[in-house]
Amino acid sequence: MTTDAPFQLDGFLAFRLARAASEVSQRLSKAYAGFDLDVPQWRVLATIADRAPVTAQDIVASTRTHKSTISRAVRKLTERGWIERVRSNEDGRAWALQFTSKGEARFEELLPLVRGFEREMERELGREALLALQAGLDGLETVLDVGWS
Amino acid sequence: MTTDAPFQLDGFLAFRLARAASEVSQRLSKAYAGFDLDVPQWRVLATIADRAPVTAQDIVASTRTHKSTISRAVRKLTERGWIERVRSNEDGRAWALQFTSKGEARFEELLPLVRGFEREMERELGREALLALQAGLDGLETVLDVGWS
DNA sequence: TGAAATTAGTTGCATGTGCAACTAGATTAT
DNA sequence: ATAATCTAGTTGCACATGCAACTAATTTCA
Repeated sequence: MTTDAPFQLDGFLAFRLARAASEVSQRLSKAYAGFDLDVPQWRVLATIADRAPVTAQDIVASTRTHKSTISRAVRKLTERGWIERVRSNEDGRAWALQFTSKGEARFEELLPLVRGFEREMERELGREALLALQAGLDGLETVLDVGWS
Repeated sequence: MTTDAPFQLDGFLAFRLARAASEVSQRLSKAYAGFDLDVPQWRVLATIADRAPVTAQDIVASTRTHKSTISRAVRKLTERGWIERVRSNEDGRAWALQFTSKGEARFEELLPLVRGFEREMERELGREALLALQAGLDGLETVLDVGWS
């Protein structure tokens, strides 16, 4: 480059976020390798675990994942017998999603692994960096209006 | 869920990072819409701008993007006449990548838009959250060993 | 009420990605 | 020197994703 300071990809927030997110996500996926879950499926399960019964639309809204992606994740989990769908009483277009007993059992095997990963990452980060990261994400979520459902 | 505290996807670092990164990245892409660039192409350009001549392997290492993805981004940019490839003198397998004059001109149109986006995001975040986010990312990059090339 | 607009969810299509296998050049070790 | 190993980059393949168009159910409003 000639004009201005040389552009430093490494100092660029969007890039740092993307790289960190992809690295963390890749490592996390190793924690639940063997369960044959992809990220959207994991998000569906976690949302159901948090506040079943939910609709696909609820999951779309709270995870900001595209509705076609959620739709396909729901289909796979239904086919695998982890979750079941019941037509919503309030809205005949929507489906209420909840675990089957098999799905709940699998999720409870899975959860400690994921929690372990999170705790280990927090431990490695150390208290100070963890608090900074959380505060930074709080601010970012406010700016992006991507927050607490 | 029955055992343990309910799982809160919203409090989970890997998820918060992924969601924030994808949202920021999507907004940024609007800043350079019209240049018809995808993320890998942007990374190639930014790395070349920062320290040309570079090889594809340099870009792979510093951006942590898969080599096939970088290979295809390099091909597209070459076909579009933004960059050119010259066989490296030191290593006959590698190509030295650099801007064409057209590519350099385009990048210099592009750069202010991207810088503007970054500044605007930093302004909206505010000094305190920005510093926190940067400190958090510093820590995370150290833990992930994904740092300063 | 009933027509128009909205919303939940699905699916075909085009595109992007990672993986693994491959080519060709470089390096290492005997 | 030369065989074995390693590395840079490319490409076929399988798969995941976003978009847009679609169906069906709901809401709005005149």
